[in-house]
Amino acid sequence: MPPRHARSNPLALAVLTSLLEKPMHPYEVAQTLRGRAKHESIRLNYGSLYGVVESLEKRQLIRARETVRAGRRPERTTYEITDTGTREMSDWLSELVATPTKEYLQFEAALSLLPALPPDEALAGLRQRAESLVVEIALVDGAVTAARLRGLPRLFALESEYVQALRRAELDYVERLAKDIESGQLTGADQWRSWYAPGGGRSEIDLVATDEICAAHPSYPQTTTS
Amino acid sequence: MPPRHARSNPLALAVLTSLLEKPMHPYEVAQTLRGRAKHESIRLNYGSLYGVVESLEKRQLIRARETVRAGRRPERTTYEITDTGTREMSDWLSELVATPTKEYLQFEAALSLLPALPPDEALAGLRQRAESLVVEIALVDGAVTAARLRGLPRLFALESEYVQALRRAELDYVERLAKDIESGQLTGADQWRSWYAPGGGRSEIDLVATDEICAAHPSYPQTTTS
DNA sequence: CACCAAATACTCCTTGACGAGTACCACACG
DNA sequence: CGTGTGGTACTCGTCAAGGAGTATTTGGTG
Repeated sequence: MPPRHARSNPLALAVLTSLLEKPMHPYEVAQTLRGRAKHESIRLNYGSLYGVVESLEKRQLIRARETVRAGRRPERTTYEITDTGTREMSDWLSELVATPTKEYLQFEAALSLLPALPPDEALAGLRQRAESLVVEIALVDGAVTAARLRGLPRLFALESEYVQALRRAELDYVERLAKDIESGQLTGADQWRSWYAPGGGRSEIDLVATDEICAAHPSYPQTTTS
Repeated sequence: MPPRHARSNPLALAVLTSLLEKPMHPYEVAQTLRGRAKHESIRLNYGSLYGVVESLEKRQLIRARETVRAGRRPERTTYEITDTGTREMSDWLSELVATPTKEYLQFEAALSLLPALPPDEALAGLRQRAESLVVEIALVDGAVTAARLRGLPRLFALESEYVQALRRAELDYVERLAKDIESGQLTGADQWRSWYAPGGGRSEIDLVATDEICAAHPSYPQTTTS
């Protein structure tokens, strides 16, 4: 019965997989991860790292091996993974792959508050986002094909592929939405414009009226409650 | 110069937009947000709420209006938004709409560590994920169209539309990836299988060799450094 | 050879998120 | 008329994340 919140920080999982290769001291783990560009997909900073390692040791998933003092440098403690640790990492990673989890995205929040912005500003923002997305997609595409040409097997670029797929979908959605707002296709856009029309004081009733209806929103299965 | 980390918690933005409608006390804000299902897109719990409100007051974006004690209940402090607050919320929301930010997704982390799992387990996990995604997409689609039939304008369901678009893209990607692993299309899958082949002790050299190459990964513009 | 920048290998401390708990009241139910 | 359940309106304590700092060593440059 490992406390469930123990599976919250992916950095811990990354540490486990690193130690699976060979015993290392925390800083070396960080170097390895950075060297393989894992910090692009997993939040990594020294502040958290040592805390995570400590917690893994407390949970017996890793074990201190030796504490060496090379020269007069601060001492380095080398850790190795335990059998329990190997099993935990396998379980955890499997779960991470197999079950989708609810993520709270910044842009999702933005969209849910969009009516708080005048339609024109919203539209301008969406256009700007679309442009930025185009640039980003092109950049990453370039970097990925460059890496492939250098001989990096596709197996090690899956994260980038995935994120690219999501970005493309987002770009698609943003463009469609912008078009729909502009052309008046968007149901509700008429009231929206009226709130911000000169003289048209925002009648709060419109918003309040939607309260009950919104309550019927998706209440899809929480993955956190599993 | 508002400290940049002040723009980290979207709940604060949600509070600002709520107070734009009318002055409220924190608990009422929470009720409003829950009533409109914002908690599906914005992390909301009472523990954080009061901290956020306090910080907003300290930054002069909202101001305490009155502290009423109805009956012998705990006192309720009503807050209203200030002019600075209105401007800040407009700025913040615009920025959120206009500029994509790097998100650290669980599944992204999983994919980046995928080689730590035997290919068969990885494949099984991906298949299971695909199934879950199909179910989730169907559920939310149902809920959204139901809400639409009840008269909810599309303007208030944009978040769901967006998340659905992302989920569809993810499903697409997962299915393609599963197929490619199975059919051996995936470059690197051969070494991958060999690491886990019976007797084939994991030669660490393969992994280490990719280190340098991986370093050439996307170093696309950090949105945090802007 | 003096000096400065960068790398090494961490530690510390401040925010801030979150869950659990609390005290009070209203209303229904037997 | 007691009791219990659910809503109201918060408070508190814990724990983790993350940035900034620190002390030492290595390597390069004028």
